[in-house]
Amino acid sequence: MEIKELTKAEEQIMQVLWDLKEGFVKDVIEQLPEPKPAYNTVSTIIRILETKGFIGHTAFGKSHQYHPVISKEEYKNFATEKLMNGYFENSVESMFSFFVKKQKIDLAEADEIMKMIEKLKNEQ
Amino acid sequence: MEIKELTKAEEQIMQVLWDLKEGFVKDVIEQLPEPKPAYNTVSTIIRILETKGFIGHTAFGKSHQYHPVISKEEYKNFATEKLMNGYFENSVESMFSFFVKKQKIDLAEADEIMKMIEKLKNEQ
DNA sequence: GTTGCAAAACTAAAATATTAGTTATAGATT
DNA sequence: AATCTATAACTAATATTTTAGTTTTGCAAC
Repeated sequence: MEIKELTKAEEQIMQVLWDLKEGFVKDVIEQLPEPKPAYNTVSTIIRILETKGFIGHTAFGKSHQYHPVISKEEYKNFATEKLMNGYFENSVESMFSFFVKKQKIDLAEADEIMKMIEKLKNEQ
Repeated sequence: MEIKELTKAEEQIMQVLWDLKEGFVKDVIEQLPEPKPAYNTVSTIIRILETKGFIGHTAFGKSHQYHPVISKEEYKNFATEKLMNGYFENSVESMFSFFVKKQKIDLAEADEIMKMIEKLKNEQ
């Protein structure tokens, strides 16, 4: 299935559901920041997400427990690709040079990344 | 000034303008893929981008040459932060490990990133 | 100066997204 | 079984975004 881009409201709800793994509408609302939207608002967005294939549900009597069908990993992939493609010429190196320039990497992190690179080089 | 998120159509036009550095409406249209939108469509989006502070213009007689006011760098910053925050717990390390897992990093690139990190460690 | 033309400004229609009221339904309570 | 309650489904109002037609404007050609 082709992943479609999430709108803002949709993405917010997916983030909650990815975090919860599964939940009823009320559980999702609980996680949302103030001012909380109306029950029906959340319910509607969830139903849209279901038709888009992002979410599925298990029926418990008449109430539904929802769960992600598209994993956070899959969407992360999609979103990352979009950013890489639009702003970093699809190059991981370019992205890293950006983080270095912006000083987003502290020493401990630099060490960990270094370890990963060394491991990577040994494997290949 | 606070950077606002670009809509899809807006972002597409900003990408063209970032690339061109400056241009008239017709120049922007030229860069857009088929099916090309109507002149007025592009002109309207550009005017919206101008009111949002993303674009400015220089008047040549009655026609306008448009140019970015918010640089690609600035918006890249914004977009990257959003992705990092939403999908990588704001950690460059987490993102790097993602790329490693997805095998998005080839050896030459790994070398370059390594160099950058070594330089970074020496500087700090 | 009048007419023609090309571009921006204005306006609005159409599409999409967001929000939430109203209704229907299934189980729970009495 | 009648009533109540919580929830999903349906519907619609509102807001936002996208698209483009119509009008205005300013220079250009005559």
